[in-house]
Amino acid sequence: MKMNPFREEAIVRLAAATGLPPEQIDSALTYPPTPELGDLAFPCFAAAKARRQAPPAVAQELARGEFQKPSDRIASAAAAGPYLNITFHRHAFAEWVLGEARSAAEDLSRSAEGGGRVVAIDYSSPNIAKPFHVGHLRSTIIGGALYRIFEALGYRPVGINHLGDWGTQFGKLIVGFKRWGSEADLKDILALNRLYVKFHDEEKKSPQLAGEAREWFRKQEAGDPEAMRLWQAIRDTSIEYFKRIYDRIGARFDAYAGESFFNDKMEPAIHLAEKAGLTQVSEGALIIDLSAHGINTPALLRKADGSTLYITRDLAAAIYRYDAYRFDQLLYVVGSEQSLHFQQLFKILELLGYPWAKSCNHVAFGRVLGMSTREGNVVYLEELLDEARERALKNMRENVEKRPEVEDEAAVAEAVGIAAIFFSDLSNRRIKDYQFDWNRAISFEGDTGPYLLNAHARIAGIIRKCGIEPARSLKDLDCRLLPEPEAHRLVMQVSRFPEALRQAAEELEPAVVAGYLLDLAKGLHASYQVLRVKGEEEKLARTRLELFVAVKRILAAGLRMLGIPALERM
RNA sequence: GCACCCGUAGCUCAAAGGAUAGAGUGAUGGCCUUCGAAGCCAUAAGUUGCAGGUUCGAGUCCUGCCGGGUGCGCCA
Repeated sequence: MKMNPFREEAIVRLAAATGLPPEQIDSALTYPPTPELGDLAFPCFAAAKARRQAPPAVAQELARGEFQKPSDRIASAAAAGPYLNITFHRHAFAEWVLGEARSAAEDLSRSAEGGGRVVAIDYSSPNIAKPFHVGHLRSTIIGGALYRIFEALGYRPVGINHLGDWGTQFGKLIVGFKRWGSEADLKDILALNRLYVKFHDEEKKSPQLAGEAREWFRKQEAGDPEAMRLWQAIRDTSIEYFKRIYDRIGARFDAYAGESFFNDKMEPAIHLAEKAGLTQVSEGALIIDLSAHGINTPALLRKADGSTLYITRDLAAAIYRYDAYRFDQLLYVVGSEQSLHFQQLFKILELLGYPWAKSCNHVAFGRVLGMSTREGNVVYLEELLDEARERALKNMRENVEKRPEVEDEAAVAEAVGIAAIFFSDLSNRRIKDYQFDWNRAISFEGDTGPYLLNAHARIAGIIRKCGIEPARSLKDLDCRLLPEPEAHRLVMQVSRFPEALRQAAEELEPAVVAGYLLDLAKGLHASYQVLRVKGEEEKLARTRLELFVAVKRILAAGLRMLGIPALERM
């Protein structure tokens, strides 16, 4: 969708009249609290300061001067205290919006503003051999949403799944396998999980197990054949399991470069740090002291036993990623509890002299609280999705007389369940701890994913049943037939889609898109009793239908970005 | 103890430093012979944790408290 020419004209005229730079006016423009006041609002405080006048006087002057000139786009402007409220010729505006929505049917949101710049996004990145639970889901869906938002804005995103497939946890699993496991367990993700849990239980009683695990990981890093064989088997089993989950929730990645991929790249990275004079040996370990930079915890590059750590691999990975992708931004979608780790990492990159260090960003998100079964265990993702699907199915069957149109009941239930889970997560600003509640996460009423699906399916129903063919071209429409406040509200909301995407990308916050879609769906739900299509005069019916079609396209595009497929019937 | 994050309606959350702080949920009361009621409309609910400060203007920025979360050398 192109830049709004109505807004553009307002900016040009305000710039001419006030002498302020257009960019400043663009960023100052807001919206009036109610649509009756107008379609754009210009707060006159900055202009007043520049001219040493009172803001209301400036607003008056603009309304009586510059905005008296006739225009095809701007109908009027009125001073309201320190604000200048600008009202469009609404039929012309509607015509422009519907035309945009129509001509850009393949992808409404497609924009050139990203200019093909690369945004590398590290997300999901589960730890192999640990169960995939709801905490991993947050990274997966936030990262996936950012990926698609950047893509829509014309950036070139690269999705990287930095699998946790190297580290001491393999030592733990190998010890568990050696002591309590069988060969068959290597092929069974649940059995591997049990071994991992058992190791931790036993470790409390027998602390020497931790040392054994470290020793196995040391052997693994040294290339010990037995350790490598077991590592390979466990890794294969885990990846197969992850792919099944990703398939179910529609997660995709461009690269699966796990931590093990950087085995041969860690020593060069360590050498760089040594050459730069950053490192020192402390208690037998190789560290970087960052206390001069306000970080009181030193970063450990190498343990006393010679094996490497998480940050060593992340350091090598960042350097590799810049070489491979020449990214404009590198994003890490990882829980906020790791913020110290990323502070250290980014500071080290900066100290190594990489100018792109400042382009690295930790997209932190809060913890998932209250997430456990009756037995007090964490809930695995698959259980969660199954439960959501079952609740959706139950709901559908209870109201079967109201939903006679659903053909594939099971598929719809799955989609509704996923919409509920995804949206309840994505609708919160990511930094907040996420208070998980079964009833809320799987709720289908109010501000939920299914509410959005319902708006989409409702429009699909109108299109199917209204009895008229959609307009072939804009000539079949007459936007003067859309005088209702409900219609204007929808037109305004549709026009603001690109704005929502831009803000979401800027703040790295998919919740902005989620909130936007809720507004749009509310506007739709509040309008369709008033804006009837069926049985109306043909031109009126076509014009209203066209508006609904535009809303439907935006809902589908926005939902898709959040990882939620839209439904025609539900 | 130090560092980072969070305190907004009973609950879960919104609000680029800008107009009368808004939604959902729960509560109460209405709306299905008319394109789908997973919907709509209405009512009730607030000292934005506390105290200062900056600003024409602060829920938003700064300082100090209070409360909660997370992290703090050989896990990831």
